Amino acid sequence: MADRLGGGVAARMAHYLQVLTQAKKAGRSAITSHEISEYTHVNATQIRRDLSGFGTFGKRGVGYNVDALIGEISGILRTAGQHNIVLVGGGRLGQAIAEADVFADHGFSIVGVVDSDPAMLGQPCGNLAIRGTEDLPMLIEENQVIVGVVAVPAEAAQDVADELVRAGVRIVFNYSGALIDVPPHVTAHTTSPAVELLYALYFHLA
Amino acid sequence: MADRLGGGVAARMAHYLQVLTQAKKAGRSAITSHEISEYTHVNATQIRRDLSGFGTFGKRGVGYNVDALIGEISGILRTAGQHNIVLVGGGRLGQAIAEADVFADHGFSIVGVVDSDPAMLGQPCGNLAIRGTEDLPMLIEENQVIVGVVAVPAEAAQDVADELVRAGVRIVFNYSGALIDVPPHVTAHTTSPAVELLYALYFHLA
DNA sequence: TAGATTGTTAATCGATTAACAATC
DNA sequence: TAGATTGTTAATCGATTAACAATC
Repeated sequence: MADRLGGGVAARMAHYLQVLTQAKKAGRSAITSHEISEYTHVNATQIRRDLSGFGTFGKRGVGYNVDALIGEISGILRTAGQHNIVLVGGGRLGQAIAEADVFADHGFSIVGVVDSDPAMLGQPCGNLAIRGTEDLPMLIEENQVIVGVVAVPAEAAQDVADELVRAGVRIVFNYSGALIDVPPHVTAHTTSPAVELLYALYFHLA
Repeated sequence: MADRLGGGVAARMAHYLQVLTQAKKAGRSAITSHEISEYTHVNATQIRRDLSGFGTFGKRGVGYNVDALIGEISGILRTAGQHNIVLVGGGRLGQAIAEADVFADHGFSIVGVVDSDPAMLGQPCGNLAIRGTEDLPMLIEENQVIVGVVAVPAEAAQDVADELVRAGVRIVFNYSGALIDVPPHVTAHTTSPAVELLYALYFHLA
């Protein structure tokens, strides 16, 4: 039992967890390292190696029990349980995020949606009503939120990030595509689907 | 000039390109390896090393010219120019994707949006009108489309992927979160924001 | 000149892969 | 038993990092 995983292992573990969660939803009860490899593009030997470092979770000739492995990896990543997040931006992107299962599937619960546009106040987003940005500090403190999700246009992203940081979040998850700066004690992550598409395209063209 | 980049280098190059493109939009004309490192979480020495393998693009004491470096990396990745893509799913997620600059910024042009719901036919999505899925093969052939983007609910994702494969795409870019199977000559990529959030959370909690 | 940053080396560490025994 | 798949080893390759000369 390692004290702290290396960056590479942790990233791959999170990826395995996502695949297992989806496999479970699809009704699968067992899965092999080769199947996980197909979905993650991680070498199957590497997967078995990563897992066997923490215990013997598989059955030779059979594969891994999906439920059991979800439990093991959640434990290793210490991400089991509920994690509260706030969403900034109630437009189409925000609505799509609020309605997607992808966060809920991993125990991320959206406890508030805010928007700076007064016209959106009270409008529904997922199963919440949109609130003003002035509620952000309260939402974050009362619900012990450490993650803020930015779903606003690129021009507004830095301002929103600043507000989130002031209000106390430690992780800014940025869907806007814009580059944002945060202080050292905060981690910013910008999703960039185009990066992965460029990468896939390179190998197709080459 | 290497014939074919390794997977790691190609992924990082695509990431640098995304940062440079955003930096250019923000009005920056020069950037240092340390700044690129902040935004990509890739070690600054690694960045300089990756780039210097293809030429001397930087100016000591100054940094890299943003425009020039965009050109160099586009050339290395051979992704310069226009790439046509089709979008399946005209709901909120599809609309958010159609309106986002993130694909257009890298030369990806959406040439058609289709949806299986007859009620959505003719409705606007981005600056296109939604069409029926029966138009998919024609759209793909006429526009030499190699990438199909899946923005439908998880339950419908596999069917949509099958249709896209039959219609001739080579890369399926899947926003649904569901696991999808494609034949060996096709590459499937499933975006999974939750994976990156789990990863960020692990390092925050640990 | 002084300060900053690149380009490059060398040394270390982790990822990757093939191969195969263990075992379900 | 036969087939499949895990767990593990060993060997190779690429990533990472510190250090520093080159040079803007």
